[in-house]
Amino acid sequence: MNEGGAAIKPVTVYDIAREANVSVATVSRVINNTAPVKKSTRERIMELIAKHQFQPNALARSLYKKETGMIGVILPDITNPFFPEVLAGLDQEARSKGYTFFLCDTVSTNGDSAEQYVRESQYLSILMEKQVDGIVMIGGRINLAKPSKELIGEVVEASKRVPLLLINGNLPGEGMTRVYADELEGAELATQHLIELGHERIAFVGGYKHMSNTVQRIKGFVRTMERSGLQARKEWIMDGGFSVESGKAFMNRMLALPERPTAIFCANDLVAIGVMKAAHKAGIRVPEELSLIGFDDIPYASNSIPELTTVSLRCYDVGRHAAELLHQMITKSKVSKNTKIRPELIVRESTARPPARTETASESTIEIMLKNND
Amino acid sequence: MNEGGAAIKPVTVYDIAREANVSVATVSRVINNTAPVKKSTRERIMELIAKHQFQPNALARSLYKKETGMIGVILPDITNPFFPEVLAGLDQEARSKGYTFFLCDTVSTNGDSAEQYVRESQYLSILMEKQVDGIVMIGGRINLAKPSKELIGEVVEASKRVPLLLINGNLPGEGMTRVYADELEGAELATQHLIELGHERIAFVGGYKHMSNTVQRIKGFVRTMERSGLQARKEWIMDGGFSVESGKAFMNRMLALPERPTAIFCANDLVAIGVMKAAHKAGIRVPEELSLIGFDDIPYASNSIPELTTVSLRCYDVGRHAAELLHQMITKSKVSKNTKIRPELIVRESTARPPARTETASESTIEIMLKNND
DNA sequence: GTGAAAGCGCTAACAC
DNA sequence: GTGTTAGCGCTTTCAC
Repeated sequence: MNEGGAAIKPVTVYDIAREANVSVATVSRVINNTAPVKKSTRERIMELIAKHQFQPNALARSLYKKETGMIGVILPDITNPFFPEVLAGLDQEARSKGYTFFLCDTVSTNGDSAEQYVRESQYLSILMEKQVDGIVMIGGRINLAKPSKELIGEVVEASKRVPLLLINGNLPGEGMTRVYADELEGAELATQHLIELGHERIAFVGGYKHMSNTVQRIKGFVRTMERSGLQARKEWIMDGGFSVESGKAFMNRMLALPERPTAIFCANDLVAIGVMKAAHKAGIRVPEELSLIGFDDIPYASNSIPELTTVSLRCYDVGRHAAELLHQMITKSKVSKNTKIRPELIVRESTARPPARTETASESTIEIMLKNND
Repeated sequence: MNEGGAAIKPVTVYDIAREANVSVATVSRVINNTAPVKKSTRERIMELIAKHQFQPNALARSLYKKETGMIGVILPDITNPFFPEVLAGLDQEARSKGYTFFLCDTVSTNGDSAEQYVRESQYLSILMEKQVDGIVMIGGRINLAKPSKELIGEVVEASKRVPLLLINGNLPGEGMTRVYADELEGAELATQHLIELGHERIAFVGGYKHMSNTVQRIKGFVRTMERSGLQARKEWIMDGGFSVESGKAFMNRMLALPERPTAIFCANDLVAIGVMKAAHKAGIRVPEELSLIGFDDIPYASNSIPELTTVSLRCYDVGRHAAELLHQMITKSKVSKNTKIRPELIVRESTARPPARTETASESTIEIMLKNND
């Protein structure tokens, strides 16, 4: 019964022109307001347009004008709350300039990151074929600490053909235009906060050491610790994921250790939530017995109990700046290659002074922890 | 220094053809594998394509072929975790069929829903002008219990021109194709669960009564209560939002009531989280003193402490089915107009048997509640 | 197996 | 003010 598709045959400028007894040029002129047209004919044409609900074919227009008003966004996983936030910023700013977005999610069905990179490559091609005015990449290969030559090459090549902007990542030495949150400063902020609270035994968990953001965060952590004469212990620096699940795993690994930290700096909020859950399960109270600080300030960070202290990467602002910059690139104005956004410490409820340290108390705590750790 | 834009002048089939000493037709043939070409010339052409990194202009191709491989998705707010989930499903299925997505976020900067509808209209036009192969709408006007004639008309009109699919909403009487989660059954599932746990005093909070999803959920709630001989009290049915903030407000209103329920059915998970936070602040333990059930099963539902019992609307599946269906509409096959997805009860930790009811205990609880409620 | 040419729907010189 | 026409880059008959 239902034919699904559209039935109406499309109206073109020619149809309008014919019916109005003018040439297509005149129709085009009134559509685009690109030259004066006699009032009476203009009105006649307007009426026809309304009558037929004429909508100019943007494909044809773009083909001629060589601009599409489309921007492609390549990201790793729209399901990760981090990305919608930057998308929202991007959108808000770009929308006002008349752009629409291609959403290119490179999430791999099997969790294989190689697959993710081939998808990035595919989307890069597709976007260029579709003649987008610009591309923004976020996450994925541009976050690799040591991206391969091929992975780099593709992006560099693309950036020669279309304005391309990197968010929160980099291809070192390639001079790409990028806007990014200062990971290093963020990590320092977080670590400093814990130190000021009186913590000395601090762990860092989460992320992947092969990713530059993790490297940066760890670097900021270690540096700040040392600056305060504190030691960043090897066995208290764990990587292996950005997810809630990995957070739980980290905490459970922590519980098995002979000694435990009084505070944990988590590579992102998702990990922090996982840690919090595992801690809760083990009967460890946050923040009384264990302080937790996250990273990113995703919307959910303020929804947990206790609410998560974290470092805001100001994704929304990053997104807005990115859109602004990309627009400049598209309109061929000079742009500054590096736009750094300063992160912000958001103190909520998951951090507090460390518990008073009596040897017996500490030991009994460990005992309890071990018992609860299934 | 940086010119931002692309510098390379684009290569066309003509360039390739000239250099290969063939006609553009032949080039086109090897690109699309649309007719046999002598092996030697094919190889020559392939080499040239690789050498120049030639990428066919999809605009031109689409202009001729009248298909773009683009699908537009109009949604209210990408920042709401509900939507990325259905997007992911949509994407996974559509990607395999070669579609790419336009993301059209209609979020209004000032929270004005009239503005949101304007944006929906704009996007509807833009998408049609850009010649998308199909459009899916989710949220916004299609969730209105009583949408205006104009609001309806635009969508119906659009659906005559391009395959258009509604997710989790409807324009009653217009015979639109849609895929949706069964709100009614979901609400029944939730209510039934609470009743089976032994609850008799159950509240429903959240949503907007002018939205059909809320109407459905309340209907399912009331119906199930009555079916069990229980009363759905007027003062325990509150609407006014789908956000965490509104959830807090609901709980605080609840605390001010002379009598309180032992369980609350929240219109969605975000509201449930808000309720949980306010309850926690008031010193009410979930689920020991108050059972909470959410709706949607957003990713965060399993991250709260306690983890949220909820009803999964199976967004991901909804998204997948939607993509499947839209593809059928695009390829002109007959499609069933209504695809209903059955929701699923997800029992986690926020629901339990109601507290033993002794008059004194109940009263002292209320006293505490009032004290803590700032 | 290959080429010539028309045409997708629009815009913008360039004439008048 | 308005019309004619040449593209934009591609695909596809229809000849050969």
